[in-house]
Amino acid sequence: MSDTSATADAASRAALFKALGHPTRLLILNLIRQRSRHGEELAAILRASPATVSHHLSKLADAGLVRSERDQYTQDYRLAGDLYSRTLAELITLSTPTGASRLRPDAYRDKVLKAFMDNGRLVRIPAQRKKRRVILELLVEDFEPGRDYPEAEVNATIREIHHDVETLRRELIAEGLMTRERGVYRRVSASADTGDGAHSAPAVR
Amino acid sequence: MSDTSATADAASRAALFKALGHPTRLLILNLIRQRSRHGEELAAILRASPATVSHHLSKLADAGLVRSERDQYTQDYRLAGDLYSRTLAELITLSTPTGASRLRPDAYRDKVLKAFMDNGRLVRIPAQRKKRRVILELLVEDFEPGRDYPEAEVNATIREIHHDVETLRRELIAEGLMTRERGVYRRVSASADTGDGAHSAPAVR
DNA sequence: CATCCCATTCGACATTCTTCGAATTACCTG
DNA sequence: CAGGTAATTCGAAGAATGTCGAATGGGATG
Repeated sequence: MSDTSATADAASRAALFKALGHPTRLLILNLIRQRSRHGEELAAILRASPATVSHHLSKLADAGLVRSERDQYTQDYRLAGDLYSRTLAELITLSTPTGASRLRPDAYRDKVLKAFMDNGRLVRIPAQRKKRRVILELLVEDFEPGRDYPEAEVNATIREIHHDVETLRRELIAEGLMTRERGVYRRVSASADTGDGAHSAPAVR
Repeated sequence: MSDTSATADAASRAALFKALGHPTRLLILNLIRQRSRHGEELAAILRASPATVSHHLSKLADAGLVRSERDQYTQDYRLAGDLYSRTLAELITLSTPTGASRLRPDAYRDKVLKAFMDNGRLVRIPAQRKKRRVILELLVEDFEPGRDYPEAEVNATIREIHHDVETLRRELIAEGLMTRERGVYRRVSASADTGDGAHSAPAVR
C-alpha cells in the first residue's frame, strides 16, 4: 500500500511534505530519533494533550516516517522508512511531471498560436520575444534538418505563412533555429530542451 | 535574513516543508526544474488562475526554493537555494530539539517522581517498568561511580528511601544501573543516552 | 475477569490554507 | 508618457487542518 520509493505522483508526494509541515511533528521526529518514546511521554514533553500527540503520530505513520510497537502499557514510537537518506531533489522529482494528471504542457504554446495564427497564416508578428519564439518554432518545422536551402526557397516557404519574409527569416537566424553560411540556409537540429516535460529527470543541482 | 543552513528551529523548518506540501507547488518545481518559466505559462499548464499561481510561487519564494527575474514582460521563475542537495535527515534535524522553545525534556520524569515520591521517600514501587526505571535512576544517583559498596551500605542507602530494600537492590542490577561481583556493588557509569536532547545530532539512518 | 493504564477516536470549535474574480501595481515598449 | 501586458494584492468563500475534552477501545496486570 505505502510506496516509499523515490518517485511518486504529486498528490502522494505532497502528502509526505504535509506530514513534515508542522513544528510539533518535527519535534516528535527529533525526540524519537535518539531513542523510542511513548505517547504519554511525548505529550508531557511537548505540553500537548495525548489526543493531539496521537493525531500527529498518526499523520507521521501514514507518511511512513514512523512505526510503533507495544511495550507493556505503552506504544513506543521510533523512526521508520527509507526516505530519510533521500535528498530533497530526489523527493521533489515526480515520476510524471506533466504526465497523467490534467496538465497541458503545451497550453501556453496553444494559447499563442490561437492568438496569432489564423487558418495557417500568421496574422501579425508578435512583439514579445517569447511569443515570437513560439511562432518561429512552428515555422521552422517546415524545413527539414540537414538539408541545404537556397534563400529563394526559404523565402517561398515563409511566404506561405506571412508576407514579411525578411523579418521572419532574420529572426529564425537570431533565435538560433536556422543558420546561414555562404547564402545557404540550414535548419538547426532540435535543441536539447523542448520543454514538453517528458524528460528523464536531470539532476536538480 | 533567510537561513538556508541545514539546521533551524522547528517553526521555520516546518515552513519549508509546508511550502512543499501542496501538489501544485511540487508540479511547479518540476516544471521549472528543466528550464525557467513565467507565471502565465505555469498558469496555463496547471489550469489555474494567475492569482493562484502567483500565490504558490510566493510561498515557494518565501521558503527560498525559487527565485525569479524579469524578462521583458514576464517574470521568469527558476529553482534556487542550496537545500535540494540536502537529505531529508539533515533537513529534519533541528538545532535545538528540546532546547529553547517551551519544551520540557524531563516532563515525564517529573510526572512520575511527583506521583511516587513524597518528601524524599518512595511511597510505593511502580508496577510499570518504565516508571520503575525513573525511580531507579533517581536512586542510583546516591551512589558514586567507580567506588566499591558492600551490600550493607547499599541496603542502608536504599532504606533512606524505601523499606523494600531487597526488591530495589535487585532491580538496580536488573536494569543495569549497578553491578554485583563477589558481594561487592558498583554503580555503572552513565549510559550513552540520557534523553535530554542535548546531543550533537547523530545520523538518522 | 475486574481493573487499570495508555492510546485512539469522536465531536466541536477555531485557525489556517486554497482558490479565484476584481482591482491594483509594476513595468516594458513605442 | 500613453497604452498594453503580466504579476501581484485584495477580499471573500469554501475546504482543510489543529486542538483538546470526552467517550471508546485494546491490552496488561493482578
